[in-house]
Amino acid sequence: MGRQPCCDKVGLKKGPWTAEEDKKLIKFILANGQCCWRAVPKLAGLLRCGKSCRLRWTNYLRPDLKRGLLSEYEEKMVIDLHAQLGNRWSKIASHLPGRTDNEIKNHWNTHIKKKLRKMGIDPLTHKPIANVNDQSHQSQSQKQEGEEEQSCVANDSFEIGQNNPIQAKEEDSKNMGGDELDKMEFLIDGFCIDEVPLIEPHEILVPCAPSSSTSSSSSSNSSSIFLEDLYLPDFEWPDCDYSNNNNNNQNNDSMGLWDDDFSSWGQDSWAYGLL
DNA sequence: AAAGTGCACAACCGCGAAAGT
DNA sequence: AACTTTCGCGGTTGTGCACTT
Repeated sequence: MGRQPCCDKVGLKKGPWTAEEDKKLIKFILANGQCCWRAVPKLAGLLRCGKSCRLRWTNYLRPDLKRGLLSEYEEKMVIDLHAQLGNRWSKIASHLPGRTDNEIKNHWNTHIKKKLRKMGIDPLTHKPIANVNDQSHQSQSQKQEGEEEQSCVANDSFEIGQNNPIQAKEEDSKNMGGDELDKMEFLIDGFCIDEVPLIEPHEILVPCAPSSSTSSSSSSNSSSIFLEDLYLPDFEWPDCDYSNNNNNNQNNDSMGLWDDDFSSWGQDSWAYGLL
């Protein structure tokens, strides 16, 4: 039966989180771990719904998050994984330690999609868009400016002869034989599937206390600063299931980022200065 | 310098799955 | 087995910032 919308209650706050709220949430999770999200806001003294708390934590406050742009390698990996998994962002994210599904989804929608289109590749099917036969349809769908991102892609995938893009993806990933992959490798020049070996999360090392920024310039620096400053050895994460991303093993380092009293927090990434 | 436009990202919404009773 | 509750996911929207005119 219906689930009641969690934020229906009058008086629950929506919109951007304040420093104070972040602080409360962090404090609470530090003390209690991630338990019942529904109870979190109440116990933490927040006027938010549990869902909102969970989202804020997983997408922004988690200590093991990398911030900043995806590196080229990560981007390739996303493309590769997307070809195999479709829009299963959480699955994709589980292969990229420190990245959230939301972040990857956003990056996909804003950067990668365009990139692939430019290369003549349908970002949904990872197959070439430029079939002569589709062109009329393509231009037709492109007329619908706002819907271009969705409808164009969807149409294209239909044109290619698959009944349903979603199912098609499933099928693709199941049935993708050598031929199919070969084609894709050929087409996705520079984003060749085999070029990016699938690695298990535990095989990936997250730089926890980098001496210098390893990823691309700009804002990613803040993540380095963030991690560096937060590195604290031997912190034991309170009894909680933090394994959303199956990172249990290598998370040891990330967990070490924490400190009971946040005394080392307050760098750029923690925009508000939580001290 | 101001207005307009586009982009990037954080946050919300609704749905389905899983777990609990 | 049926129903309820909670969680997690994917799609979408809103907002602030950067860039362009």
